Amino acid sequence: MEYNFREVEKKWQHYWAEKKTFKAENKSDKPKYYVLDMFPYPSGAGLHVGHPLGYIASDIFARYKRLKGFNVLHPMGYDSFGLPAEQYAIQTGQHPEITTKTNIARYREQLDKIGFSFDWDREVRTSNPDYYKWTQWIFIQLFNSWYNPKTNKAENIATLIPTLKNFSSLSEKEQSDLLLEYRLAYLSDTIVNWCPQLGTVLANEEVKEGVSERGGYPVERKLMKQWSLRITAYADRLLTDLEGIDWTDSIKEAQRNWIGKSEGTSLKFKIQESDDTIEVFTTRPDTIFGVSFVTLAPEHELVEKITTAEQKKTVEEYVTFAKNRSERDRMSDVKKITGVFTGGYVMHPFTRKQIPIWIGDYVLAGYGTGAVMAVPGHDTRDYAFAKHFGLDIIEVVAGGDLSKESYDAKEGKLIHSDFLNGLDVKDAIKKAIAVIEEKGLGKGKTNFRLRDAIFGRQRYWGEPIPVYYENGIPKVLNENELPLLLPDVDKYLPTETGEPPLARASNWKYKGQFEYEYSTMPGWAGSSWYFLRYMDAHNENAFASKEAINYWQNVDLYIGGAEHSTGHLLYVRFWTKFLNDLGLVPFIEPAKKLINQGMIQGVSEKIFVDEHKHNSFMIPDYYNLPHSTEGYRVCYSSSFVSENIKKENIGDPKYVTLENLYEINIPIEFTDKSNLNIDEFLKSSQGRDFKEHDTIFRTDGGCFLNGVYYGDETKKDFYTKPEVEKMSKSKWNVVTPDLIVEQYGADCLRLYEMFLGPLEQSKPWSTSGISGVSNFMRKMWRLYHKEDMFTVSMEVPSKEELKTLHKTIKKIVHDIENFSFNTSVSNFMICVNELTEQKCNKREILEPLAIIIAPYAPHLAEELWFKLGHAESITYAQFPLHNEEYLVDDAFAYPVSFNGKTRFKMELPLTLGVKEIENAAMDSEEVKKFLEGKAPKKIIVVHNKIINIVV
RNA sequence: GCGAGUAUGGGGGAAUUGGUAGACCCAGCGGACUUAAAAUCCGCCGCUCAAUGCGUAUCGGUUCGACUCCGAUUACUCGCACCA
Repeated sequence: MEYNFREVEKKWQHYWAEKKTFKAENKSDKPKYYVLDMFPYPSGAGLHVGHPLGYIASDIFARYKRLKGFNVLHPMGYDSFGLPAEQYAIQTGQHPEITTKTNIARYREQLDKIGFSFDWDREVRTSNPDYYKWTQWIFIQLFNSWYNPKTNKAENIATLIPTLKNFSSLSEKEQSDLLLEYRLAYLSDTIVNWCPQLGTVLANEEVKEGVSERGGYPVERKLMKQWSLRITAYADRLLTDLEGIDWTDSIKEAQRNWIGKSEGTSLKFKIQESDDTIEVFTTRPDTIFGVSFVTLAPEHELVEKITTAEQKKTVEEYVTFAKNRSERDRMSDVKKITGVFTGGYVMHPFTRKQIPIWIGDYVLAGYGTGAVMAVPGHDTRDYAFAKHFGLDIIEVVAGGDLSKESYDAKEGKLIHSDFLNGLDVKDAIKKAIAVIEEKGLGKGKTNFRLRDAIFGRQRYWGEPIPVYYENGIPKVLNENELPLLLPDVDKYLPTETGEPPLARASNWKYKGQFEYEYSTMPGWAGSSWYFLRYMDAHNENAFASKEAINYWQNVDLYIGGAEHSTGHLLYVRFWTKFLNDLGLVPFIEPAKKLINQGMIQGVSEKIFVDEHKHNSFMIPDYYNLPHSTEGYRVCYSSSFVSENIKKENIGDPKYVTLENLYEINIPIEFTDKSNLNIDEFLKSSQGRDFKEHDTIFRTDGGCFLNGVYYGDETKKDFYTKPEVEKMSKSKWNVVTPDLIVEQYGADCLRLYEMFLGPLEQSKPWSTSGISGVSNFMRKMWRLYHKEDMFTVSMEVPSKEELKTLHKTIKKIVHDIENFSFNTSVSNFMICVNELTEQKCNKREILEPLAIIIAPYAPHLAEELWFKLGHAESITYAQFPLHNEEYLVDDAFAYPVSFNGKTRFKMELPLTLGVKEIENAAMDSEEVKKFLEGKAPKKIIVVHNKIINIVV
């Protein structure tokens, strides 16, 4: 009886669902283990084979931990608020909730087919009111908190008020405005990334290269009143706590860069003929005597004030120009230097010389103070600006050649610098800070690149922010009024006056009279705390009970894609620290260990198309085709264009240069090993575009026209060109897990995805190798069967059989614990090959084998377990321990090498000592032969490893 | 520009962390069984001028011994990018 995966897999999936095999208990004597996958966004495209890669790895680990006696929490849910469903709603008018539900149902169906051991009773969806109620609740806690720099943690805003002078004498509005400057969730005028096409603001990490991450639309800078979260208060802790967690270096490094800590000093420059000062931030206070101008960001608040009458027009024009430039434009011509002189001057704090004030958009308004002291001699950007506008360049650190470029290195002795002369840069920095502080000109300061997170989105499909406005004062709802439900609207678009879609909701007012906040929360709000909700998913009185949180603690193993390194992973760490400050969770980090699975790319198949119909006139003559007055569109087999045209082929109508062509992707199902099935392709919706009557398909030996082939029958194949790209619907290169499960089964998919290579590495998907895994599974099945009958013997296993089993157990444990899943699949193959060779069908071997493979191929393992006579699922069996005794050899085949090059092997008993081995080697005929009578210089013997003879 | 990562046969990849390079799988080649095919089984499979030759992106170093450690270089991938 061959292994029938269809029947077996269906049977056990039903069994698991019915018996709730993977239900995790919140109370248990067992040690706990929390395995979490990153939240999927249920997109309309469904899962492709790349998505389950991480889920399979985490599932193997979860199942392994159960077999090792742990109480395992392994949940799954959906990050179901977000832009794509809303964009779809705008196009179709369908409520995003419906789209979302449909998509989730499809995801669930796909996930269920793969045999994951999720505890589905704990499923969460961020767009469900009983979930987002608690997202709103956390927002309220953020609003009610401030960051106390003395205790270095968040506290209730009530502890702040006594420290504020004259607070009680302020008006209610003034009090509110003042407190907003401290609250961790606050409303302020901020320069935001505004995306007109999406009609919303975006957070910094949602903008890539000046365009929106989703959709790729241009982004502008705009001043807007916005809700933000004060993540910057946690910058230092987010940085230092990275040291305590087992995350990959690349993620940690990305977070460090994103936080961007830099230590320096603030320094005030007095503006001439004014009481105002310009404050700058610098990391190089040692170069203070090299300052030859000061540059302000175009948005700087003092710009208007210091601009002289003569310069007013120029400055205004420049500021307008700078503001209207999109981020993309600004970034794409970084090399283009722009700026204007304001006409104003500041006074140098030490030399008292007058220093011109310029405006330049190389200075960022959001970083530091939005103003820099320009030291062109020792800063590349200042140097470029000074060169461009003919400003002074002063050398204050010896060692460079300032006629060519600035000297930025922090090495060398100070010159032309008064009290700093002769000092090394490092000492000069210390001394400069000391003097600056002493004179009250500024003080040592740490700056972070990290900005506060913009929290409002002018969109519909997100959590409503639980705020209403009373006389222009923002107030949060009472906790017992949550959730604030997302109201229905007639259209998912902004109002005519440009207000967000929520402003369309009719009669949507707090207590019937006060306006609610119309923006909603960003996509990352719900995902910033979801790992906590899984612990106690149905709790109506708290986001999770104290007991549940204390039992499960933080995530032990978190698996997900690297694309979340600076977004989600930073926010979830921030919220965890905040909740920890409030005493709501007993840990400071959400996940102890994090693994990023690599991306699985798709292999696209491309054809080359020539739309210039006049180019095709020569071809009909060449192959005696019917003529067309208009000419033909021509599609070329890849062999014509993959190489450069050889000299002898120039002028031959068979050959074309790439310049005249464009490439299109062909749905991969119409190709077989890059060989296009033209008939099938033309029948498809995409191919119908290539109407037969005006398209020629050029093969190596001729061409197809109207389904008729002209030319050399032996060279009829039309080849497409394979290319590795991101797997995506639009590239027609998607392979779904459903297809693989249908053809080979879920266990085979699981094993094969792991077998592809190291989990963390990116690799292109290729279905071709899957037959090897499929064969392996059948071979394993046959171990337990004789002439189609399930047969295992009670005989005592041989020494070899025990060695094979125990060697495998040892390796599998090592591999799983090091997340080296690809090598464990190889080891299973080796094990089954050896047992087959040994004709082993002994229960004492085959029973443990079923257990150790259960995490990888759970359906197969369950079925074998059942046939072995067990009534209960294999899930909670006991993972076997390996016994070293069975692994001990009594002899070892020593490789004998000369000068490090292995020549032959010599089998010697392991009981021999180093000296005895050396003697045995020297006595051997073969060694003598290689030595050719010469005496060896040295012999190195490493016990159980190698013999190396130096000649 | 800065940072991180990767580089091993025709392909995916392995190598117990300095000790037999290429495990395992795919593809390929040859054979057995079969009327035939599928399935299954057996053998070969880094390169070459065939030897005590060469070979882990390239060049150099340390070592009895280097895919592994050190220095430099190249290519590709991914982040970040005027952060003062």
